[in-house]
Amino acid sequence: MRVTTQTKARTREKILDAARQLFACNGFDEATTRNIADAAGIATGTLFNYFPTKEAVLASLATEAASVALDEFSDGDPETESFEEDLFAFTAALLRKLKPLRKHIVALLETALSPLALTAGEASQSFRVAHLETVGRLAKKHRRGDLPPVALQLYWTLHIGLLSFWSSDRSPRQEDTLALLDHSLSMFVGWLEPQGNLPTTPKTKGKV
Amino acid sequence: MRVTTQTKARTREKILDAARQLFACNGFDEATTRNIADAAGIATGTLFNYFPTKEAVLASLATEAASVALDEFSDGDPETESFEEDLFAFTAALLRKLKPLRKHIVALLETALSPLALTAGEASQSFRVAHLETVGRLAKKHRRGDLPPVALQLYWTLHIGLLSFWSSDRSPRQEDTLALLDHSLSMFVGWLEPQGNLPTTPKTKGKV
DNA sequence: TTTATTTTATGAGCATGCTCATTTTCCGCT
DNA sequence: AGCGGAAAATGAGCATGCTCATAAAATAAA
Repeated sequence: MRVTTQTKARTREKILDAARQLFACNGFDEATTRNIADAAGIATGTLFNYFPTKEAVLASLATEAASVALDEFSDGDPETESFEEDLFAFTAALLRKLKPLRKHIVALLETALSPLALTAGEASQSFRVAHLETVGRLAKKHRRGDLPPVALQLYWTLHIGLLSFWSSDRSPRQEDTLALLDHSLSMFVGWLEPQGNLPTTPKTKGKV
Repeated sequence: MRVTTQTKARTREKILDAARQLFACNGFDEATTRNIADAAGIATGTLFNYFPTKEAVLASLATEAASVALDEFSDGDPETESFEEDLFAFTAALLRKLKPLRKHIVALLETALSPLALTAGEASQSFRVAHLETVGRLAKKHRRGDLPPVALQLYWTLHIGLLSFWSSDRSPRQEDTLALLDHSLSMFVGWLEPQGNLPTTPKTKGKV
């Protein structure tokens, strides 16, 4: 039974390896499930014993990379930067790890990354949950208390928008994406700030 | 030749009518292109002489509804509400018109509504462009000058996030969506405000 | 009216994601 | 070793979005 478990894990890895290579080389749509199965040395049907869908394979690759980024980031210096800077560093680290999948990330937007993700599988769920947990942790670290659900919702929307933009960013070193990230975060954090100070929306601000 | 043109327009309408009905009744994924073609009284291949893809049919329905909302809104009272309230009213009007397609909107997220929309077709392009044009017009009306591209980018991201949330909102009258819209807009407009007043980000604000 | 040309409709067929009945492999037990 | 049952692998086959060579229809030219 232990042998079986090990074998299963190895097969899973073989699939992921094959997929990684074919996605990188041919693109997500072009890499067929038959191709992947062939490259992994298994039958087409077997692939679907390991992953419910082709997208789930990609989602697993993404989640894997994301969790690496997350682990690395958790080991960072504790009390040094501002909330905004921490979020920036966290996101930048994530993008670095996701880079090989950059062009294919859009394929995950609809099903896996959708705000509510009703139809999302395990992999995508963990992707979002783990990410938002870290954001929540950073918020606490910087004395923001618990972020309300709507804040997480807005954060996630901005995050998805960033990934989507990044996915087809043609600027030299995707510097446009970093600029967008900067603006996203300043907007988000700037919106969080007044929440504690002002009772409602600052509509009475006037223009002077 | 005029007869031909009219006939083509009528066929197009027949397809859209059939699709509208089948999408509403069966859902987007469940309504096959063969079903739609049958219901429209044409062959399967003919459908693809009118629309490049099944998603494009949905995109046309959405664009149609959106442009109705847009036209209606353009006839509204000119100098009455704040920028934020105008945006709220505009979006609310859009949602009202899109309501029959609510549950299927997510199918457009990846291809049609993606921030850069490289692979998007004509219909989706116009969807985004027309919407952002109106936002720009409202900005001018409220003396915000020309919104920079990054502002439009952020607005669009928030808009997409809203639509995505709305698409699977189960609250009574989708009131959660309206709450989210409220927060989205206050965040966005609040971010626009200081742009003109403060040179950089208001990091020195302190918590007192 | 008859012929030629362009435009439109057609549906068989392809590619591919995914399913499922069947076969094969694996492991504990006698 | 040999058996029995469970777990896994298999690949033919299905559903469906979409293509494309061919047929039909419409329009122009004669």
